[in-house]
Amino acid sequence: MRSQSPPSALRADAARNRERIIAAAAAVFAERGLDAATAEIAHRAGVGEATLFRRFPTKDDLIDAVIETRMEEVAVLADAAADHPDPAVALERFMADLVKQFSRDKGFFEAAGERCMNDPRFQPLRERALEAAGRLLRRAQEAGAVRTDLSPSDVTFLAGSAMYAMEVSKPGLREDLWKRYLRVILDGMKPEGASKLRPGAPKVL
Amino acid sequence: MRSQSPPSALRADAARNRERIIAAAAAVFAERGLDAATAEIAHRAGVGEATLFRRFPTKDDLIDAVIETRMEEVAVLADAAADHPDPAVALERFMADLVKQFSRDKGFFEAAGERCMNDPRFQPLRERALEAAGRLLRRAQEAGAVRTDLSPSDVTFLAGSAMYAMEVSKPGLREDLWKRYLRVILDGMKPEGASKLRPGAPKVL
DNA sequence: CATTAAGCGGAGCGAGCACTCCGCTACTCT
DNA sequence: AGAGTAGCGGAGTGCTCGCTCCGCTTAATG
Repeated sequence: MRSQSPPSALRADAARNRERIIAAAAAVFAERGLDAATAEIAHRAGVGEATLFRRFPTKDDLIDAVIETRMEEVAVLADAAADHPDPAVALERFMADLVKQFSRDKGFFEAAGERCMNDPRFQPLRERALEAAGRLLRRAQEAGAVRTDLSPSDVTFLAGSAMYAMEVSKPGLREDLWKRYLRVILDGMKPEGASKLRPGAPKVL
Repeated sequence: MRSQSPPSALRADAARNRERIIAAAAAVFAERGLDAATAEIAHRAGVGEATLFRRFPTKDDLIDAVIETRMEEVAVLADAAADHPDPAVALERFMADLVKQFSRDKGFFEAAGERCMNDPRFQPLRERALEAAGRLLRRAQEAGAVRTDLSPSDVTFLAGSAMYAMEVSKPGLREDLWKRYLRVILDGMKPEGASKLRPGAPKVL
């Protein structure tokens, strides 16, 4: 899967630890944000701090590695959603999956701007994600389900917008609030009128 | 304006410095986020660090003071927008002003969740802002310009959503990107169909 | 103008963090 | 199985940042 035998092959335990570190980092960054201490990540991964820094010389490198895996998921979600025969539903499912998957990830939210959007290191990932999203969008537009003045970037931005309410409201309270706002946004993406909204508005600002 | 003579009257220079500190903090938090060093704020305010901490015993207290002034602005914007005779335009103007005013404020964005939404200290401010937004919303709904299944909280959440793209994209690049997404969101808030979108999509993810 | 205390600034302190050093462990290869 | 090295953990290091201490300055008052 991920192995490259001849050049720089990691020892088996080292490779295992590397994956554990990434998984732990993803979890910790998601719930605590990017300021989370490397010590906590190492502890949660069950390794020493030195091991973490041997594999990722800098905290930044670790963050990059986590972001990379998360950005790959975007393209995967898009491709998965493309299976649906109805173009409108496919695009909707993609955006819903995106929001569901990332709306509780504080770290990804914090990294979105400076890193995901601008760092040239992620250019290929960006392109792959945008292409996949673009295919969904074009199909929906050709079916007349989505206004034609939207671009692939708009799809990801709008999905990000729908996440806003989740990032900002207390965890555990109204865990599906994003559905409400994604609904409004999807309505705004239609060429014509708006659709029904589920009742039950939140009580916070 | 702000003075309370008998109890705890600050000396004139101290009061002046207090305002300077808040202004500097607002600026620094806005561009650097809440992690900005207190030393930079003190320096930009032209005072020593001790002065800053004499007035605000904790960095948290300083943040609270800044947030408070920012939250008051929300209600002010809502009341100002209410002057417009057309209910739909009034609500639109409020949301546009809100996004314009806060979309480049990193600090407010970071504070939005934990502090603005949940801290009981801000309950009165929240209520005042929500009431003002609610008046605009109800008027627009009674005029048939906005779907009736939206609440005052939705208005602020949706305005926040429109800010997302700005917080996430590089400053200086497409400074009016928020207009694009606010347009989509406003269309989604209408009872019926969608309206025209200005051409020119961004090129980032 | 003299008195007085509120106010001031910057050096210093302690906590917490990213990152390193080094003696020990255990996987790999033959 | 034994040699040899990649890998390991946790104590240590230096730096940053929030916050304080204390001798000097200056606004307020009669």
